[in-house]
Amino acid sequence: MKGLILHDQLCFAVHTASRALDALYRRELAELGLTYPQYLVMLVLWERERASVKELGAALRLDSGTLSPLLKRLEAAGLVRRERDPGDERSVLVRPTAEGARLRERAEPVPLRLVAATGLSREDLGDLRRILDRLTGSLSEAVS
Amino acid sequence: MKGLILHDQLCFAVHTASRALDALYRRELAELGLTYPQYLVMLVLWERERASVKELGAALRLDSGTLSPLLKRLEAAGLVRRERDPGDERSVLVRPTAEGARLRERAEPVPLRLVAATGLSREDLGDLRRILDRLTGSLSEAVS
DNA sequence: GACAACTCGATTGTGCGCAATTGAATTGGC
DNA sequence: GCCAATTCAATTGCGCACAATCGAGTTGTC
Repeated sequence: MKGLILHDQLCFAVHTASRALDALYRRELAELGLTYPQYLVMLVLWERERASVKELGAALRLDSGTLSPLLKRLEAAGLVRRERDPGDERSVLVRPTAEGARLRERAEPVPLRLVAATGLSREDLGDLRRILDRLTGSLSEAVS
Repeated sequence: MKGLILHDQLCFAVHTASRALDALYRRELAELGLTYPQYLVMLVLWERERASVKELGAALRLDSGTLSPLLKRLEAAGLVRRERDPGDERSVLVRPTAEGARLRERAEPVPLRLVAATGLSREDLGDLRRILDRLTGSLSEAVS
């Protein structure tokens, strides 16, 4: 009789926290015209200047079924350009446009506002990150 | 230059952990014919025997746009029955069918297998739950 | 009793997430 | 050089999540 109580389950706590985070990001990112996953893609591109779809998928742990339409929306919004890799025609390279690069400045303050909204201390945030990273590692192993 | 590095961001760790958990639940629940959100609904019904759509939404923090089609799929699978509340015709009551109730036994061992797969100690699991609950609380407050 | 405000659920539209399949391009073995 | 296996992106189909809207039903006020 122990296992099946909703609020005892860790999974529910993680799931709910994740959706609550998404909701707050959605609000913060709305004025930038980005959804949260689109913001994650832009984060990678701001770091690297260019990345293939496969590299984006590896960084974000997303597959092409999610990334392809998402990247098309970013391209339609004028934030990103997609082109075949001349060296390997199977590969598609994604780069930020000038407008996409400019967006970075406006995105800069977002994480600070989010951290403030968590209401957690620096120690708790560190603990959380550390435990979550181990959790994700163990789970990925368990799935495969 | 500090805020915008992907792997420094807590949100990404939460998001990724949540999806990794989902993936493992998906595997465990596949033989029961349930998705993870459907499993959450059944958890509530196994606890309460009946609940209105509004009560389910409050328990799981989901709105009717998510619950309505989900409940219809559960009804189509023969696990749940939906009927108007005779006392208040606006309300819809959801109950498990006999088959839905029987499913509980097969769902019982799932959480134990999941906890094992996390690879975390009892202490870490407790810390994680405690911090996540505070996080979700602060975030819900911040959104409203 | 009539009317306005509210509650509740369903519906619609958009986007994310994943499994499975397809097809083009590349690589490796022979 | 040829063929099989592999890699990579795109597509399709399904389900979840949420915002916005709608309509039926209920409640409160006068």
